Amino acid sequence: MQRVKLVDVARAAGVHPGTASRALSADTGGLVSPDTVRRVVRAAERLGYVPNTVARGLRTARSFLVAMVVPDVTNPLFPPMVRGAEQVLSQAGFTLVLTDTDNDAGTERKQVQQLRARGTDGFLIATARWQDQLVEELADGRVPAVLINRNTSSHRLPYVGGDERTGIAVAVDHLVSLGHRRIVHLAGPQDTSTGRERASAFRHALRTHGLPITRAQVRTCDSYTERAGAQATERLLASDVEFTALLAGNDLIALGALAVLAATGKRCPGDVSVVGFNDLPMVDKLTPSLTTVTLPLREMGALAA
Amino acid sequence: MQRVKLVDVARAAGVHPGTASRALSADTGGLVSPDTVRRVVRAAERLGYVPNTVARGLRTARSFLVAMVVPDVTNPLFPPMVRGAEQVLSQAGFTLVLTDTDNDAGTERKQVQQLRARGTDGFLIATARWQDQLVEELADGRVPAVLINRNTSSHRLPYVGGDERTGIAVAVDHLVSLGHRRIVHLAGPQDTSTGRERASAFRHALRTHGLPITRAQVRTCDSYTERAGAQATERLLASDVEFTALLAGNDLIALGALAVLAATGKRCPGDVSVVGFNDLPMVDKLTPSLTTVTLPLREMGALAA
DNA sequence: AGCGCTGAAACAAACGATTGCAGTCAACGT
DNA sequence: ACGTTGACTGCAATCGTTTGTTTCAGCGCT
Repeated sequence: MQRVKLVDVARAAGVHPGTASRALSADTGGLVSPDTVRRVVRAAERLGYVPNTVARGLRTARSFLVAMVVPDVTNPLFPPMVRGAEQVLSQAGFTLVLTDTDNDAGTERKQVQQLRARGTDGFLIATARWQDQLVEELADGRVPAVLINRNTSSHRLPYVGGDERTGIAVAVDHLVSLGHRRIVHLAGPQDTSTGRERASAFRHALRTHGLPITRAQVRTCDSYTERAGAQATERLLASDVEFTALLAGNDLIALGALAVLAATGKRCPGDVSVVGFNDLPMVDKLTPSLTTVTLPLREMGALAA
Repeated sequence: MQRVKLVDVARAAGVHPGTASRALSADTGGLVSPDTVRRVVRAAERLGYVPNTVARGLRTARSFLVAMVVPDVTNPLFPPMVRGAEQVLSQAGFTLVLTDTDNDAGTERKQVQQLRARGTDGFLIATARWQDQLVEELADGRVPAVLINRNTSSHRLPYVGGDERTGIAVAVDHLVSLGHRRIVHLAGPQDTSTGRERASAFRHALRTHGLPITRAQVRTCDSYTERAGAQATERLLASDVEFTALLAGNDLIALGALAVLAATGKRCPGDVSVVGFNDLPMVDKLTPSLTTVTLPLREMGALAA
């Protein structure tokens, strides 16, 4: 702990602690004479006073803590978001608490509970499932929460995300302009809004181009991982579906697909074109895709509200 | 806030709040009769009591908060550390606070101050410079702190890091076994322990192999970034130093070097061999290197102490 | 001169949990 | 039968701020 407290400052300035408190707070500063304010402020500086956030939090029921819940920090998609959020938050005097749920609903629940006990002032949820019990509970509660990157079916919480539809549309346009006619979508998990949205956008884009769609042309991966992407690709190859291009639900899935294709002797840009999604670092060999980096900035607006 | 508090539980169980407190805490549980404990615990469960961490923190001067300070979450080196730390911490009932200093000493200072005001129970510092004012202050303070990944010259705080020396040695062995004789080291910034240590290890390794060393063979980059790596490589090419292999201070520097080499027409594994350091994801094209992933686990030990 | 009013500062009660201290009561030994 | 012990539990202070409610002095007005 730091040692100097409000009482010390007050004594040094020759005023009552309560008065000192008001003098130091910007919005209650008007209640005390300019002269006293000056005296208190000077004393505070001289003593190196740093208000005790815990005590303040107890009294005001605010913690100036905002939690961000991500499935896995190791996934390169999240660090930029975390970074953006952190900058905005610390600017506004908040502290960012990061929790990695390890893609586990149980852990997530525990963490969030823990954080609520702490009096967390707000939540940024990047782990939302399409049907998400926990999110519903948060929506019921009185703590502000914002969904980021993934939405839920209920739409009860504000949501910040990229424009999946035009992202996918651009990708499909690109492939079509390269002459591809038989495109397969390696969709992300359908219990996430991104997976659903992108799959739906894919179908729509094909229709727009007048291309036929069959059920078999959308293969669902059960997670956004290389492994899942690889498995889906293996199944795809084992089937009799013909294709000249793959549009992956995200870059990790794309990487998994590339690995399998390489292993089975297919040439990457030659025999089959692969397009990813998310613009992970160091994926210059893949065709360009949508960026998610702008999200954290927008999230500020949501947070302010 | 959650509504049920200790008083409610106490009332429901028909005991005094103080007693309820003791009954619920594991180590004071012995002071109260087993029967009462049961009654209180049951009441707490029934009411869904969650202790208010803020209030507890005020009284006990502990926050169960541990802060991790990193220069840039976006750097793939850190997320695994964050992840490892977070798991250990939340296991132990602590909450991880992440702060990204954006490589700026000023921000770092502000953040740390902020966190101390919060009564943070411990710090994990991944931003240490070789000569680091802030670290010294932390060492002077009474809050436990552990350095991770980077050490300081003073060695006053416990440090957790990888074994740079043998890592570099292995890399040099590898290059030498490939027949390389003229190896250049693109060293990391010399105000970090990793940069210094690796450079020193490099010199030592060359000596071990009986290879000559000149000053010009260690080029210092002023940061661990692609840009710095690129610049150093350009300077290297502009000089008259001959070389057949590059050992980069980390993978980002290596990437920068690769880019420049490619731009100037040099073939990557053909004309010049490049070795990185840190095992970033998706760098399969580079020769294998040391992994930093084991750090967070060890850090648990440091933390426990 | 008396009255009300206003601006400024002091007072004290919270916020919710922990904990040293004191009190109660039964059991027990002599 | 009485003092003593010891096991429980109640009491109240405390952590450091914030904030609603006095208190008070000075001032203008009639």
